[in-house]
Amino acid sequence: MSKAHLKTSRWMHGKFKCCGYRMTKPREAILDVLAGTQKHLSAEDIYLAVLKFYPNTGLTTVYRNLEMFVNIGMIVKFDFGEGRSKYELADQYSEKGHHHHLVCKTCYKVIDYSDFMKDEIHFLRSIENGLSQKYNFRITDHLIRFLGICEKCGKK
Amino acid sequence: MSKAHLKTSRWMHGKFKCCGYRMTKPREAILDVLAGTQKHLSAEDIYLAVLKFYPNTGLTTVYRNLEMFVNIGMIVKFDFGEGRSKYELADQYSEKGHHHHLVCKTCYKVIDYSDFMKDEIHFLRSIENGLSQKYNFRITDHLIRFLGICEKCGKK
DNA sequence: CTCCATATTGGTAATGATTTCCATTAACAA
DNA sequence: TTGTTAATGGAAATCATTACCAATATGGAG
Repeated sequence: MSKAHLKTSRWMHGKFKCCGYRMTKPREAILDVLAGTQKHLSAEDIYLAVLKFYPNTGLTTVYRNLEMFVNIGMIVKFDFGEGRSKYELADQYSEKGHHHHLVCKTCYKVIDYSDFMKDEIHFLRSIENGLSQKYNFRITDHLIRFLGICEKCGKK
Repeated sequence: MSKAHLKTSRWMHGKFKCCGYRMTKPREAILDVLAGTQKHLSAEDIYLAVLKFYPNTGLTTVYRNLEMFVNIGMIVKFDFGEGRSKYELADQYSEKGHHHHLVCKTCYKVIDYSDFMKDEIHFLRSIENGLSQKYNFRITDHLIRFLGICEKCGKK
């Protein structure tokens, strides 16, 4: 966590200054929490983790900042179907790098994978061009996800 | 709508009998509503449309049946990030057939596309095999979606 | 065709995640 | 150090979705 902290602080300054945002303890803590885990955390998970550093943090503040981080592209928000969103550091700020998810429809377990990225690049290139022209749409992101039954749920 | 209705009724009987479900007016109406549109409807959209046929239908009933239809695979539930789910007839029951979505991050407009399905099949085949073996996961579905800014939002 | 067991319904009240409001506090440029 | 203004946090409000439960309707058995 401490290493993540140092790394985090570094980009924060740069990224924040140019966006006109201020650096605050809750913001720093939110990024630290996300940088210090491989898991997919909900807003409340993050709130509880942040509380350990800054005991007066409000849940509202966590939601507000998550939204802001998502807007400036530092955090990505996911919905895996559980009824609450999960958050991850964006690829370029994360040790994970570019990856996708394998989601169990039964228990909502999420497995990150980064296999087949070569095939993906090849697959996406032509499609993105084709679609953005045909539909007059500026594509900025893609979501590729596989759904099914995880090992544990498959045995029941 | 009437044509859709006839078509709907036909599969309902078969599908329902073998699952042990009963055929009811709300169920028929929900399928009819979805068969009669190309749009992505929310539970409330469907509820309001169903009310026109069966004025006493309850919103609870709509939610309950949507869940059931999703479970037996006749309807697919999507979350495009608006804060409420959208529903579509499953590919095999819909005139649309297999398709994916292009979603505007700003206004949540959704464009269906079914281009590049050949490339997709080729892309998915190896990946699904690889992932399911490596992660011991039975893949039943995939989600491919492109995100960005639609034409209208791009001009602002 | 009628009856019965039980699946299904629909209204209301709960739930739970996320937002709104607003008075107080803290960042940071000058 | 100070002033401007972004940011905070607590409580209350929203809003989609669920849980409950008494009343009703479906479809097979007789």
